[in-house]
Amino acid sequence: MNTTIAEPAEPRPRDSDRSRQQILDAARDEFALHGLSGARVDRIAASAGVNKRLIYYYFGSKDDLFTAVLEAAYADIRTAEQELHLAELPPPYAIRRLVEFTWNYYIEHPEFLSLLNSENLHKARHLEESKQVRDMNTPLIQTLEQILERGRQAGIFRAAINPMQLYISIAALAYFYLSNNYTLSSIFGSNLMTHKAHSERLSHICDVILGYVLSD
Amino acid sequence: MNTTIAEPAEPRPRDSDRSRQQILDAARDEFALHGLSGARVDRIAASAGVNKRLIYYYFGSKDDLFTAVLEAAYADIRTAEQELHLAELPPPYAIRRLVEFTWNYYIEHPEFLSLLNSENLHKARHLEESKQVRDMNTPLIQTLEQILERGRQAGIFRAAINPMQLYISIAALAYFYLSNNYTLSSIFGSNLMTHKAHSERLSHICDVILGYVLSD
Amino acid sequence: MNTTIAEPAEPRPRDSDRSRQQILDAARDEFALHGLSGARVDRIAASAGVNKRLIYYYFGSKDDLFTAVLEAAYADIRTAEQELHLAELPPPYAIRRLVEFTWNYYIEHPEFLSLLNSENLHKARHLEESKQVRDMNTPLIQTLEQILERGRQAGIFRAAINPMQLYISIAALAYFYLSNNYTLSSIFGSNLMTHKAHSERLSHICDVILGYVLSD
Amino acid sequence: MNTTIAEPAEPRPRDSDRSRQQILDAARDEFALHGLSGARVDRIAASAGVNKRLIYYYFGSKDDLFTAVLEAAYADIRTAEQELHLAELPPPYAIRRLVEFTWNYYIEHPEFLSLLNSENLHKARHLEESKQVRDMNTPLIQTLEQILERGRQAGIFRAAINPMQLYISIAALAYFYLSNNYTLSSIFGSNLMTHKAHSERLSHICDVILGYVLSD
DNA sequence: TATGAATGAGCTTTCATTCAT
DNA sequence: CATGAATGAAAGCTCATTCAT
Repeated sequence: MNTTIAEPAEPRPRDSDRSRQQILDAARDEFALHGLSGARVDRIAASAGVNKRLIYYYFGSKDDLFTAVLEAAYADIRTAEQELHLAELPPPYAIRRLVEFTWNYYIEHPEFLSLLNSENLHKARHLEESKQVRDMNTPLIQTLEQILERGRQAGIFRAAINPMQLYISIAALAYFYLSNNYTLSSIFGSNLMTHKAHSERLSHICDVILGYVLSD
Repeated sequence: MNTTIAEPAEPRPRDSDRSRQQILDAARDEFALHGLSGARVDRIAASAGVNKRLIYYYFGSKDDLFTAVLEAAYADIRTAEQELHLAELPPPYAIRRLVEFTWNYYIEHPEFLSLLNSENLHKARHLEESKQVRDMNTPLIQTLEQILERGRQAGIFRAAINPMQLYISIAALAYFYLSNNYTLSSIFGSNLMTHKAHSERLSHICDVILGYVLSD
Repeated sequence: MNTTIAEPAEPRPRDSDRSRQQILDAARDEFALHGLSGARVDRIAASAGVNKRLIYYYFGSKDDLFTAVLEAAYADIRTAEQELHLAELPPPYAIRRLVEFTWNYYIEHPEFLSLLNSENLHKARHLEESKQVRDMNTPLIQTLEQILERGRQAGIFRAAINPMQLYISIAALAYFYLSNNYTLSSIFGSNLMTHKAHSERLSHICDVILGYVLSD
Repeated sequence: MNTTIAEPAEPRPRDSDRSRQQILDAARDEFALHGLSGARVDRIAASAGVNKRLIYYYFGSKDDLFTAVLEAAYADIRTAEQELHLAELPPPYAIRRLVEFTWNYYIEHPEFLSLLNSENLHKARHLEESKQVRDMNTPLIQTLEQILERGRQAGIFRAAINPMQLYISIAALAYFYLSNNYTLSSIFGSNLMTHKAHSERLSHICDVILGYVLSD
């Protein structure tokens, strides 16, 4: 899980901002580790180093805190995605880069996967009430659509690929392996989290996605 | 969620068996709906129509009950898989049949997906202690390996496909879409659970998997 | 704790008697180990090797079972005391023998001390309702009274010794040391339950009691 | 049982201290009355006039609360003992004073006896984990040793008296009579708790102890 | 005589949340 | 902006006891 690094631009942020951020960081880790119901406000307060009451002062309730954590998590990945500048790459490279980015981001941010699982258990109840997140997500699909169109026109991509389906598949192939690695490891009796296993999986995913996207 | 059907052979099963099964069914639904931490033993007892004490009499603890539910869930899907008789089909049909079965099973058993998510949140703690489940899972990979080998020898399948990776990918493409449908629907602003969306997704998955498996 | 030995006179006691006795033995140990409130009917049934329901069949309730255990315990010690034949001994030997018997009986029957403690915690509620026990206890004081009188007439015993006070003191000096040995050992930082410590304590008790009883 | 008296110096102590003390007082009485297993946290909360949750907030668990009660009880009696200034008295007076103090303290603090019984039932489990209590108890034995030595040098005390044995005996003669008074009363058919019975017992104890300690 | 199934009541403990300052 | 004290509600779990056979 990433730990927040003090931004260099603003040398000493106001204490209130620091407390707020520490709560958010602690909450993200706690929610990721135990789920929404399993998370304990006490533990969040303790590991954030603040009084429990302060959590309510800033965030109102456990559920609202979860919403805030979720919004921050989405903001992070969407920001990172936009910095890929996929639109400027040749289509096959763009696809491969998106695959690799997705894989690596999920590996580096296991808490993101866990938070999404929790949110789905709760039927996206928190997301539904947050407009902030809704607006963040469209640009990616548009970018992907343009890439697919360019690839098709160049005669190297298969026709009629649905960008949303492709995006979901790219995410799925990485997400499921990583999110379900405990049960899969247990069932198949092999550790899926070694470096070697990771690199094999990434190869496989690239093969699958590019095998689908590229025309014969 | 499936509800247990009274076996026709034995018209009135011994009460203890019925109580046990009613608890298991109610627990499965409760755990699927609320996760392990969010599940309430009181609610399980109420919806099973038994005294709460009986749950502890039969299963010992909430965690042990979860383990029992998980074991039953795995037994169900593995049994269903074996009834596909994949080994007797021509390789491409076998793959397609496995894809379709997986997709349909997940659709008909959303509780299975949810239970697995919960178990992964808890790092497969319950599965690790259950040998029963471990032994169930190897045959499938062996069957898949034989299918891939036959396809390769017939010159229609790509060489060097790892059966475990393939199985995980087949599961992933279905699982992620269905398990994360709430957040995905929310983000993309479109309902992923309509009949039409389902049939489009299944088509897409078949395209992806067969596009990968078939040699050019 | 003593375990019941099958009486040789009656080679095969009826099963019902055996079950009854096994429950009593198990209950005695359980009550001694955990007190009345801490004792578990389940554990008694398990260690008696009988169905829990049988305990209620024979004894009616946990409290009635405790009463039965208590009655048996008193019957045992009173029987043993009467076999000392103190009345036939020279007074000083009689006193010493009673002291030694008391000490040894308490050492061999720690459960007796524990049961008495429990009964006192409950203000002798069970004893009060059992006439059986009341009648058992008078003969001892009468015997003691005669011994003291004989000793006084022989000019070797102090005058005006109250037999009940003496009996209580003999019991006290042994009982307290053994019953409270855990706290005493903890407080004084020395193990009071070694053979050496036991023999020192017995010497001390004899010195105290005989120092009191004997005239200067 | 003693009830805590509000200190006059600090007219309104901080609420937290008062709540803590009220819980301790209520717990002491409840544990003394019902033992550890028989004690009910609900009753403690009710009679302390605080919310049940607060007990766990301050003491963590029922067992830890029992430990705290025990520590306070030992602290009380050891403090009282030290205020006797036995070392400054002529040896025979010192012994008599210790006997009388012990007797009176046990009479005024029946809960102390009951708590010790409970702790012994649990094999001094709580005491073992509390170093606080361990350190309190040595000074008394040392004081007693000096008194015995002074008496011996003055030619009025018996030689070679073990101070720990003597202390245990003094305690035993009082403790057993009072702690077991219910069963003794029931068995002997006479009320041991009247004023007259008390004063007779104290006389007897003094006779026994001084009869032992004084040289002929 | 014996038992497996079942339970109502109540246990200790936990939790998110609020009060008072 | 911050906090120690306090709580109502409910959680998981336990217990002596009874039911049905």
